[in-house]
Amino acid sequence: MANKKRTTLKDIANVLNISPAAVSKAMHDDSRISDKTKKAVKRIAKELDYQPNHLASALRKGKSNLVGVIVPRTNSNFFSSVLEHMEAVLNKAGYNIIITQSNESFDKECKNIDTLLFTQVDGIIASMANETVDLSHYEKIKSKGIPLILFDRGENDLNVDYVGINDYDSSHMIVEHLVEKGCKRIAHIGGYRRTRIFNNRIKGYVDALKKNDLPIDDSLIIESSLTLEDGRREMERLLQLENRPDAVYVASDYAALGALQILNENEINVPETIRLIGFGNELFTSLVTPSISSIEQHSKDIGRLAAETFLKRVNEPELKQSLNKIILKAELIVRDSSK
Amino acid sequence: MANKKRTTLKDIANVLNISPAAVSKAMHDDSRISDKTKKAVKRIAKELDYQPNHLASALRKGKSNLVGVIVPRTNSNFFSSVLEHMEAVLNKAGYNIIITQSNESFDKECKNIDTLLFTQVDGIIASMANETVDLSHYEKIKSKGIPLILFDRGENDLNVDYVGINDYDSSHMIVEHLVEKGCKRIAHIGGYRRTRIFNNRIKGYVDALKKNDLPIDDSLIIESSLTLEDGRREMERLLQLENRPDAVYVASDYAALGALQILNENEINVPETIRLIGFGNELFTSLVTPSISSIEQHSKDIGRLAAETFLKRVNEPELKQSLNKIILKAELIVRDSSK
DNA sequence: TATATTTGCTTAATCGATTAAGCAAATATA
DNA sequence: TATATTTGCTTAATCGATTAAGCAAATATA
Repeated sequence: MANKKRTTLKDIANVLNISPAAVSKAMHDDSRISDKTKKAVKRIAKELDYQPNHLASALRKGKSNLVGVIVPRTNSNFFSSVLEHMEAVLNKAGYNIIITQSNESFDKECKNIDTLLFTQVDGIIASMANETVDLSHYEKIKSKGIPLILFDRGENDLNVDYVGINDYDSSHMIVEHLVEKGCKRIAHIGGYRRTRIFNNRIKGYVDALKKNDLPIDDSLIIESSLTLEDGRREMERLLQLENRPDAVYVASDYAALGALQILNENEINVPETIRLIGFGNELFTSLVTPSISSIEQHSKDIGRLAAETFLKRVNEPELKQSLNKIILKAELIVRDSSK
Repeated sequence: MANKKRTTLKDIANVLNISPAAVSKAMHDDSRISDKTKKAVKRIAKELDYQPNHLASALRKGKSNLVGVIVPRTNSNFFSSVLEHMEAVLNKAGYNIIITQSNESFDKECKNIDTLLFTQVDGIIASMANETVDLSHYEKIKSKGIPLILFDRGENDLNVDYVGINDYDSSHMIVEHLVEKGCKRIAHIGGYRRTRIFNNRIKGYVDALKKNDLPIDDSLIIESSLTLEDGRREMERLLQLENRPDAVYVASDYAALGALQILNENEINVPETIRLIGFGNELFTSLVTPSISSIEQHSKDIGRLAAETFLKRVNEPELKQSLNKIILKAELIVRDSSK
């Protein structure tokens, strides 16, 4: 149990009677060190179980090889899959990631940013909390010259790298699909317009209606936080309308599930009477009855691309001027709720 | 965008014409520094937006104030909730956490451990992957003298601190509940006995049957990896038995869901014909039809207690001898599948 | 008044790894 | 053979913060 001291470069140097500087260079295969010395150093390093002191090299090099990640929550298929694939890419490049959760809270998000800056991460990859409107904390990251990459929930105003899906087009796909099925009154339970992605979904929805010569009815367009409870409440409101919708497009699977619960409780046939489509392709959408049609956001690609964008920023600083905005095409998964 | 240099203690020292050592002490409220100097230092620190260089102090103090966490996956209510509450406690104590996922893979788990040791975390809090049998990687952590705390998926052989629920008792609760409902042939789709918690669930199940004078039927006891697919396959096998069970206790919600799908597909009434109980109280258990009875594992408490156990290890090293094993009582949430 | 103690700082070393600068020996080139 | 270049290392400084040791001035005590 005794906490033995770690082996240092100096220990290796002492064994071989050379300087620590030579050992350091040997470990990094410096061309000015002889093969004989390199071999000897590596042999002793292995013998003494040498593990480089990451803190010391990080301090000296001014680089921690840590990347901070902020997600609204890990408890979702989308974010956990993004994290998994992001980590794979970054690990391969020698980076470790520190994952933090904002729990959709603006305060927690600010604290997370402070924490990550304090830990001296080399970059931050984030998806914004629903609550976030004030961007000054993100500006702080930018002003420190630390690479910032946003994914999924981004903000145009911040003017930073971004990876996400095409929300505008996704709304089009959904509306087209519903129109094909004969729907004429399509409601939209959306997020708040101040969040870019939700604004784009609303705009896509409105434009797609126009394109299909369907009237725009403001009573069918709702903004909310998109929790399960919001879905229940707003679906109830829609059912109280004189002229009920024949389809509901919900901008989040959680809210869609709430809506479905209300429809089931009121014994309204889905999809026969009202068709329902969610967003995010969460695991449960395929498990509930009826299963919910939803939009797959390509979490693997988003995770991978966000990581690669960060690596580009770090490894090719000459690209500093340009902005990387990567917009992926989403995929509509049709299930029982809209068949 | 220019990457301005960070403010250092030396910068503050220069402004005030005192030594960096005095500044360091002033920032830490050393009793040998005058109030006047402390105030001046703190004023200038704020003015220059001083942020301590965490790497430097960590190197000097031999302490990173980072805690590594390994979970099989974040994409589950249980683990994400554990993480959230663990983080809250550790943040309050000045620690940040690095979350890693093993994805239930032994190889990934070994890599995670290496990564965390490399990052020089002050401790590791882990829940083991299903695959893990060889414990040498965990022994490595112990041999370095770094505190190791296991939660949920632990191992007796490792002889380290542990926080989890009483799996043995949980099985009793489940069996008692089913017996009360009149069940006579209760099957158990469990995990592998080599994992402590699954072994305990099996033992609890067997002993509870004995206690209620029910016969032990080996064809009703199944070991598996407890994925959704395992649940489907094993439920199908149970249905092919000449003498079908009238209840199935599944040691994981995912496998329970698979079992439920098979029951629904075969139009077997749940709970009338076969009652079903899962384990873990995942979100979806309350969402599917019929909703699945399950065991709530008190993730909040587990997260909090694991963090507190780590803090105890660090702050009270004189306790080094004793072992902390915290076993919580779980709760059975009765839903439609067993009513 | 003479000595002891306390106060408030400074000096210098340290945590390990890295790197610029430099030097002697070996080798290449004219 | 005389000079230039390369090779293979060493020396010393550095990244910032911390801390043991120490010193002078201020204050307390005898």
